[in-house]
Amino acid sequence: MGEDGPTIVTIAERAGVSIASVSRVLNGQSARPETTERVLAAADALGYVPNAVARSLKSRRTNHIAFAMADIGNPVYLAMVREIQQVLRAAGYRLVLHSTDADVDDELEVLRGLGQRYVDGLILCPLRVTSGHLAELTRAPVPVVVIGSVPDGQPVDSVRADSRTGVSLAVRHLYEQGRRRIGFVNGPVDTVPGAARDAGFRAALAEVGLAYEESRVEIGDFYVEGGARAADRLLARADVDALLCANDLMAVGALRTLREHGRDVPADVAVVGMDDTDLATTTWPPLTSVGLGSAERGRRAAELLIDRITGATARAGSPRQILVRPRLAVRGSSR
Amino acid sequence: MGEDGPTIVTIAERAGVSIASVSRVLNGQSARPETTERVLAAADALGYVPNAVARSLKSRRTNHIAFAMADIGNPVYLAMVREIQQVLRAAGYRLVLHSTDADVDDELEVLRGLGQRYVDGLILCPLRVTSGHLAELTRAPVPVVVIGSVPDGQPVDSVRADSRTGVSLAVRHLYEQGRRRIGFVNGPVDTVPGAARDAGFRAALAEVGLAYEESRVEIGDFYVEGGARAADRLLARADVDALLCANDLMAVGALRTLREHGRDVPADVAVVGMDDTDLATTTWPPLTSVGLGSAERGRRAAELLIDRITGATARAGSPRQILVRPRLAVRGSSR
DNA sequence: TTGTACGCGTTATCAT
DNA sequence: ATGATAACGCGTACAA
Repeated sequence: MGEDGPTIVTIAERAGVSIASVSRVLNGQSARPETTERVLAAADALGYVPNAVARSLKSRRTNHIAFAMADIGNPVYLAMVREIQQVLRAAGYRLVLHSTDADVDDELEVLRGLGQRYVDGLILCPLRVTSGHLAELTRAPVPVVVIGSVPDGQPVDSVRADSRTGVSLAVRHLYEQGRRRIGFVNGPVDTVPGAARDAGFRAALAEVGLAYEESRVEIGDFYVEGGARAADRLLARADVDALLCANDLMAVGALRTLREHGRDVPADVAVVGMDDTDLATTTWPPLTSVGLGSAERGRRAAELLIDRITGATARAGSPRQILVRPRLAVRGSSR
Repeated sequence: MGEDGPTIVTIAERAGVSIASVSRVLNGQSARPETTERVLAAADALGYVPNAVARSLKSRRTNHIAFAMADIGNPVYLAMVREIQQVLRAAGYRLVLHSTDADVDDELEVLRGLGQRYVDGLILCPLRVTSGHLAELTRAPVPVVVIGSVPDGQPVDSVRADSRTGVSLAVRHLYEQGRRRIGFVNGPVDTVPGAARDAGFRAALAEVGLAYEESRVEIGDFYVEGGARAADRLLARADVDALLCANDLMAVGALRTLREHGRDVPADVAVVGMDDTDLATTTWPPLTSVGLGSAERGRRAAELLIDRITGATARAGSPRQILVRPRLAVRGSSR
C-alpha cells in the first residue's frame, strides 16, 4: 500500500531536476545529454507509466474514437468495424468498440458517457432512434456520426443504407426466378431497419404486381433462433415458394427450418438474406443476399467523423447525409 | 468558434454561486432549494455535459474495463464478451472492446495505451505471448487478467483452456466412431493455441495407438478461407476418414471444401471443430465441436479482475491460474 | 538549457 | 448551506 505509481514529480525528485525537464525529456524534446540520461534512468527504475487521463485533460484529446453497435455478434457490424478501423488507424486514432445489446438505455448511456470526453468522436449505429437519442446527439460535446436514419433537420452527419431499394432488388430477383408466393421474415417493425424493410417489401410487391398477404409475413428478432422460429410459424400456415429474410442471421435460421421441414432450397423454396455478410458464403446452399454496403457505410462514416474532428469541416457546419447503394449477390439459395 | 463547452465555472457564473455549490448540486448533495434550482437551470440552459476525463483525474477511476482480443470476427470471443459484459455490468463497470487484428505490436500498444489509466482494468486474450507482453504486464498500472497461457511465475492472473485434453476428447471420439485416418487442420504453431493443439494432437494419437503422419497435418490461419484451402491441400495428398480442425471457423471452411470434393460428411469424412461456437449449429450437417469453455473463461476472468480492482484480493497478491475443462458436443458431422 | 508557475475541469476539505 | 482553495498529473508559457 502507499505504492501509488510514480509521476513526473517522483522522477524529478529522483533525477534531481524539475518536472519541466522530465516532461521535456519524456516527450523527446532537446535537453542536455546528462539530464536526458538521468531522467530516463529514473523513469525506468521507477517503472514510470504516463497517465493518459491527465494528459488528455491538458491536451483535450484522447486519440480514441468509439463505435457503438447493437450487438457484436451480428456479422453485419464486422464489415463496418474493419473499414472503420482502417480509416481511423490511418488518421492516427484508435478504435474502441461498444456493444449495447440493442438496449436503448444502454445506448443512451454510451452516448452520454462516451461523449464525455473519453473519446474524440463517436460512430453510432442504433437500432432505434428515440427522442432521447436526438436530445443527446445535439448536446454531445464531441462529433458524432450516425450509421442509420436520422430525421431530417437534425444537426448530425449520417450514413444510411437504402434498404427499401435493397428489398426491391430481392423481390424483383425472386419474381424473375418465377416465384409468386414470396414470404417475408422481418425483424421488429419498431426498429429502424425493420420499419424500412417492411415499407420496402410492400412497395416492392406492388412494383411487380403481387398482392401483400398478411399470412406470408412473420416477425423474428434479427437472430438465428428467432429467424428459425419465425420461419417455422410461417411455413405452418402459408404455402410459399420463396422466403425473404430481413438479415442473414435470420436467413440462416430459415435455412435450418426449411431443411427440418424437408423442403429443398432452392427447388421448393428460394431463400434470400440481407446484409451479404461473411455468413452468406458459409451456408449450404450459399445464400443469396442483398448487400447494403456495410463496409462502405463504415468507411464513409469514419471519413465524415475524421473530417469533423480535424476541423476540415467546421464542427457546426451543416449536416451531411450519405446514402449507400445496395447490391444483390445471387448465390445458390435462389437459382 | 470559441464556443468551448460549458464547465462548472460557466455554470457558477451564470447561477451566481460558487463552483463548489455547482459540484454539490450536480452530484445530488443537499443544498438550498433555490440554489439547486438556479444551478440546474443554468446547467440545462448551457447544455452542460460533465467532463469525465477531469473527473477521472480526480477520482482515479474511469468505471471502464477493456477486453482486447485478436479479432472480433471470431465467434469464440463472442461468448467471452457476453459473459464478461454481464459480470462487469453487475459490478457497475462498462466494457470497451479492442480488436487488435492479431497484430502483436497493436496488442502491445493497447496494453500500454489502455493501461495508462483510460480503464480501471484489462482483460487480454492474446494469440501470442511475447517477452514484450510480459514486460508490459508487470509494469501495467492497472490490474490485468490474461485469458490464455502465461509462463509460470509471471505475476498475473490467468484463465486458460485445457486444449490438450480438448484435442484428446475429439480424437478419442473419432477413434470410437471407427476412424483411423484422422487428418488435422491446425492454426500456426507459433501461436499459443496452435502450439497447444499440436502437442495435444500428437499426444492424443499416441493415447489411442495411432501413428502421427506428417501428410495428414496441414496449417491454416484460424479463418474460414484459410481452413478451406488447408483442407484442400490436405485432401489432395492424403486419404483421411476424419478431419479435426483447430477451430470452428476453419471447420466451416473444411466442410465447404469437402462438399466441393464430393465427399459426404460424415459418411466419407467426419469433421470436428473446436470452440463450440454458435457457428456449430448453423452448418449442415451441424458441427461436432470441442467446447473449450469460452463462456466460462470469460466469466472467470472478469471475476478475477473485479476481485483485484475492488481490492478483495490485494493488488500484489500472488497470481492465480484457473484451468477450464473442455467438453465435447457431438453433432451430425461425426455420427 | 533549465526551473517556476499556471491551467486543464473536477472533487473534496476546510472555514465561514 | 456556502465559498475559497487545494489537489489530481501533465504540458508549457515565461523567466532566469
